[in-house]
Amino acid sequence: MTRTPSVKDVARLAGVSTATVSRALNKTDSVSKETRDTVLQAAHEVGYRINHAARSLRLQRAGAIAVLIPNVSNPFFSNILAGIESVMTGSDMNVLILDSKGTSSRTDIADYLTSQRADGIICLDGSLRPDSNTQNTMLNLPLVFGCEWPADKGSFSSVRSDNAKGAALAIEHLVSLGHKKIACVRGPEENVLTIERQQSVVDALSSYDLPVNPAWFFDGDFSLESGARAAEQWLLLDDRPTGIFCFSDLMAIGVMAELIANGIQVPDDVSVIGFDDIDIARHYVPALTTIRQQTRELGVEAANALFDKLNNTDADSVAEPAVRLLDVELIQRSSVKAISQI
Amino acid sequence: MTRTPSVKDVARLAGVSTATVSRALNKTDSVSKETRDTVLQAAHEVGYRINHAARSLRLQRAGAIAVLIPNVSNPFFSNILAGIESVMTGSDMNVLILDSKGTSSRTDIADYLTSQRADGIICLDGSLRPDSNTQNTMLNLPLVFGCEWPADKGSFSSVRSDNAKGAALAIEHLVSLGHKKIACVRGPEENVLTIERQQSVVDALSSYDLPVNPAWFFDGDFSLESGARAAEQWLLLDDRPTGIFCFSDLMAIGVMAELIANGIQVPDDVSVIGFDDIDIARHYVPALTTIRQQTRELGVEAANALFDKLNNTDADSVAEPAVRLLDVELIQRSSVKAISQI
DNA sequence: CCATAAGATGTAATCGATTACATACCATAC
DNA sequence: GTATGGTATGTAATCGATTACATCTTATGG
Repeated sequence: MTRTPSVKDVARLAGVSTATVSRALNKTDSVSKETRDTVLQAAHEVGYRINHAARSLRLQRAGAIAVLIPNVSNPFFSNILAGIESVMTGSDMNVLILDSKGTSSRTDIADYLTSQRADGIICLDGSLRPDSNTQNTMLNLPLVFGCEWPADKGSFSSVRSDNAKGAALAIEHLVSLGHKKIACVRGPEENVLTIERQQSVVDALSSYDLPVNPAWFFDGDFSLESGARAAEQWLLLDDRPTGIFCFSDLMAIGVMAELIANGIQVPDDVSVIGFDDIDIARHYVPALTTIRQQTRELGVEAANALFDKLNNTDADSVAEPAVRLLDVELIQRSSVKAISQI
Repeated sequence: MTRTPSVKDVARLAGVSTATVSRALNKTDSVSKETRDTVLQAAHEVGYRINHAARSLRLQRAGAIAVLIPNVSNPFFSNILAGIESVMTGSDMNVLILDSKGTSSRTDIADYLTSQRADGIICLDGSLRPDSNTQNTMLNLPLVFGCEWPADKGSFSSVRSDNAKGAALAIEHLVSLGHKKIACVRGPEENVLTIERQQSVVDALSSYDLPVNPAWFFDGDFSLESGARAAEQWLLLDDRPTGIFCFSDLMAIGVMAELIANGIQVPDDVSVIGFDDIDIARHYVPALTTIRQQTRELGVEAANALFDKLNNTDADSVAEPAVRLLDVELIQRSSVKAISQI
């Protein structure tokens, strides 16, 4: 089996120099139409494929972006990923998926990224901030946060849903239907989505002069299982909230499943509202009322934002980190019901 | 901002040649312990990071594997992906995700892969076979199929679930509970999983002398929506099967949702059984009886198989394509019920 | 004390594509 | 006819890591 043909082979066949081959293939410089055709023909004949290692080395760019993702197997993130992919397909950029929660430590990730393997980063994990070791690393590469973002430090470009609005919509919906005792199933305590949504919940409840009862805030981790555990806690309460707002659809489904298994009717006995609008939400019984996020668009917008950064050279590398807020909307289905006016 | 330090910088600081630096860092060749320590120290001081483009160029290997995946946002595939990732993390191999159903044609994918960007391929899309244009391409690179595989041509290494056993288990389960009229919701007609499972269903039904009624085989595409559409067709039947075996959990859930919405009780009026055992299966109401696949292991095994191929040099490149079958098991929950003996 | 081997390290070529600079050619203007 | 400029193309350096080969040092046996 022969070696993969290189520009040299093409040059030989076309009877030109390698410089001309490169120019003809890259369409940038001046090459006569005749020569270009000859070169293209020759390239086709020998089955030329560019060697990206050589190109990257010479051009000092990796030709790839890295996506730091907390969990590939979570459909929520993989939808964002699909959005990113769709933007990158057709460009000559690779997409490298890195599991930010994997065994490798943050330092490993930093090492990895500085090895000229990526020209930019999309980070879907807000808990990964450019601190101590990783600071320069992350900052040396164009960086866009998607979905989550580092809450406590610095400012970075990010693309995110309007979480505050989403939480407010959920509470308003419950309140408008007469609910006065409202519980929450949150995400992890330090998670930025948890923080933002919870704040919005508290604000909304207060604005309606409704109680903010700490016992009605259940901890979760966005997963089905944690929803089920939250439901168990709800079952133990003497004074049970009539509405439960879950910070993810999966938790909402976990809640409903556990409640139904314990003979509680949704929405007759308790109303449940979710966040995300994943596919299954409308196919659950009862169909889940929820706050829709534009998941795929999160990926698309993040990828576009990173592209912009990559194409704009130096002047603005110090410039404004832009935050792009994507709208959310209330999707009314069957898991929420008005409180009967007794 | 200065350039990323290279071996030269390390060599200068350590007072040795670049050759020695390379040897010290790669631990392969003989370097005195003293020198090695000096080099490592120097590398640390200047913040040396290897340049992978240069290394790939010199070593003639990309340092990456490509995963061809039909749909990143499908949790089934992303679980496999997570398995692959877990194997690759810690190795110095990148994982490139390519959407085989994206806008790019097969030829584009072939072009992509021949550009020295990947040293091997894991293909999760059985419909992508090494034909005409892509044949040499795919064959020139070590290739392992995961989950799906090309049904009609040649033979390749693959890792897959025991689909025949799974389908047989499902039918046996329904039959053992007295079901005699059994329907199927299939995947796409040409899909290899559809073909294998359907064959097994037909065999099982025949072995029990049960009818194989073409009108009871509904077409689907493994999605929630297609399950709902299949349920609509079931509703139109005069002679309704009492058991429905769906080739994916998502379709099973789509079926149940649509049936329940039309006042049909599951499992009282009809039993439903799925395939995959995705997370939500046990949290649906009723909890879904299903055939469990070891999704994550599919990824792990495929990655290991590819690794083996990459590490074994030439002799066996012509050698035996191995098929690894992963076991499946019946998970009994609440969506299946015995036929009452009237 | 010398020959030889083993071990440590340096020199320089190499991988393939790109591009600054040099060169060659041709046309136009004087 | 010659100077000038533009266009097309070639030559060779470059990116950074690796490694065959050369060189040098040291130790050991005779």
